[in-house]
Amino acid sequence: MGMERRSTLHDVAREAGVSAKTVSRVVNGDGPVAAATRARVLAVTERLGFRPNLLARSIRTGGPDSTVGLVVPDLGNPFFGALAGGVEEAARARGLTVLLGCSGGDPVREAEVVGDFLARRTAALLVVPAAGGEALAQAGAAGVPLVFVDRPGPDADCVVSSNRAGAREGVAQLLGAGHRRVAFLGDLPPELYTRRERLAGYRDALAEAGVPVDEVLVADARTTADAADAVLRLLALPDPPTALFASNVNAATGAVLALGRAGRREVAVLAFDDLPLAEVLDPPLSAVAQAPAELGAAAVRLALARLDGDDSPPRTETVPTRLVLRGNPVMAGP
Amino acid sequence: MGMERRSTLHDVAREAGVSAKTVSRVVNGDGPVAAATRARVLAVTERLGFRPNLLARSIRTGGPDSTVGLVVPDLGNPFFGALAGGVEEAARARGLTVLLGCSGGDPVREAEVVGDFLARRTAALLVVPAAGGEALAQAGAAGVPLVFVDRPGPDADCVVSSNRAGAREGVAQLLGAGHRRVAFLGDLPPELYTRRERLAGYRDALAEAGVPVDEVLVADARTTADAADAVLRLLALPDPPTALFASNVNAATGAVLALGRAGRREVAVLAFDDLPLAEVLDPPLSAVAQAPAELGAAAVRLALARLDGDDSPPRTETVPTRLVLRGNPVMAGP
DNA sequence: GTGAAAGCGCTAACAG
DNA sequence: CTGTTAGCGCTTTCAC
Repeated sequence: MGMERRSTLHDVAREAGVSAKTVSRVVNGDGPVAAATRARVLAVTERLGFRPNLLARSIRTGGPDSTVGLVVPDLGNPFFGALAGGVEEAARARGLTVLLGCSGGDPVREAEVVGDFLARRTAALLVVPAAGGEALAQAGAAGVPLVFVDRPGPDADCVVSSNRAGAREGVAQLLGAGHRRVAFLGDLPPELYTRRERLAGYRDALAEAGVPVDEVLVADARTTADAADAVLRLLALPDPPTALFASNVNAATGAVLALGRAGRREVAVLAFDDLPLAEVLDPPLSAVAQAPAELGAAAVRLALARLDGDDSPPRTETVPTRLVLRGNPVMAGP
Repeated sequence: MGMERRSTLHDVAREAGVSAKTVSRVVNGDGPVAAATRARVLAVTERLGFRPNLLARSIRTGGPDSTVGLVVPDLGNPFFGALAGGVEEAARARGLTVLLGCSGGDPVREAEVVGDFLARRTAALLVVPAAGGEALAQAGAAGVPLVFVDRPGPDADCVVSSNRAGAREGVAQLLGAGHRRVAFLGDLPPELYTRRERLAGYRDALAEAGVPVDEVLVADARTTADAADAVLRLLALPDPPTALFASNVNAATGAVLALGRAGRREVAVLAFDDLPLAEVLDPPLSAVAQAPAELGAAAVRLALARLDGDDSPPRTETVPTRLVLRGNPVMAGP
């Protein structure tokens, strides 16, 4: 196909009858260049289809390359997809290119990917940590800013959703509407940071409202099927819940499924994390919506602040969630 | 924080009392090195936390860098997220790192991103084209393999879903179940390649079954709200459809919404593209499921084949769709 | 087995 | 305003 050798600065220089440095000046628009010379160089650049080799430039300038590395557990999950989109947009707006890696939730793969990114001299690293410790050590040794996203890592910068406050706000809405029996659905004990926080938020809301926590209403549900079963069990209780708080998407799906099948549409359902189809569901699903793209954008900003020399102690930035109410039982009570 | 200067090959060489070349040999495991020397070098490498600079290596070897560039319109869309995941996995399995860019569906941004990737000397380019022509020209001039994904570009390699055959199969299922009035929901005239193909598949199935196309049943629906309105209009027809074929996710959402609200759960709904919540919907949603991750993996394979010297004419690879049936109306007929 | 020299494509530092 | 020299971190070539 195309010419095999890409043209270089020197090719342009030779063709234009100037020195390499002059071409460099024109291309980078720094030093002073006579208008005529500039025009001639530009013409040759165009004709040869010359594009400066960014890798070579990076080598020479010695600083970090104009890339940021992003490591997520799994791009099949729309949450991480949207997060990656936010990172890409914020990065590109600042002239940075994104290197993408998936850890699959495996600390070993995570460490490998981070190692690879570091070897490419990324300017910064954004990681949704599977474990994180290793990544932190590697990045620290290399002097590269690292920001944990969605989940805090060990003693480092991070950007997270307001998991606890959001859950509290959601459950408070249910309580405010008059619900007194509000069940919790999620994996117990919660393994992920985010899940732990949401459970804590649930307890906060009950405590604030002076409603004692009934541990019978706190149900372990790891899968959609689990959650559906749990809901049926809860509904069969002598004093059943009138509202459900699902701490994640799987739990929410199971809850809606079970309620729909059982024809119990008077039960309120509120989930942490919004779904595109939430309002089409029957019963409709209220949600504590996260802002994954904003999470990514905030992480980029924080990393770049570090790059600009901000050396204050590690900080945690919290991106607010937003309560989205749908359906009568959630809004009007039992 | 960390030491500011990263250690280099020469640092290791000096500390180990050998030449740079020897360290290079050890690191790359190529030339012959005495066991004792290798051990000493390895120890120093470890102690200094040395990681060879991949950019410098790339410069020197002159070949393409070990990256592949991926350009998608929008990562907020779970389909493209999953596609990116498939690319990442396949790329990493072959020792390649992914550069990620979003075009936002804008040909200008697409060309910018492609230009940037080329300047980074990516080994290959995978593009879900907004326009594609410019990308093709750029990559062609640079001699870099380019594969269009999900939508064909102008006269080049591409990997697509079996949009037409999948739609045909789906509609044939409806017809086979006894439905004779099958409506089509989608943007008309279809702007995207994928949508056009799906409409063609719809017509194919009707033709094969000897059912004449009633253009009244072919409805323009660009948004969810559009689709819901269209469904209500169709149901009010003197001879209304008993089944709906939604050519995309938005159309499907609107259809389910309208049918649910109207209480018309006897109407069959089948969508192109599956949704995680499809079986929880009421009415449940049957689907022609795509395999976005496989699409991405196939694109990587095709690009690498080109890199390995395959110079046969441009070819189109088709990734099969899979029919997922849910709910009685779809399976048992009207 | 090992090393010295040269050079990938580019830019920093100094001339002129 | 423009050119020369040197060298980024690495690998290639060829010598020992």
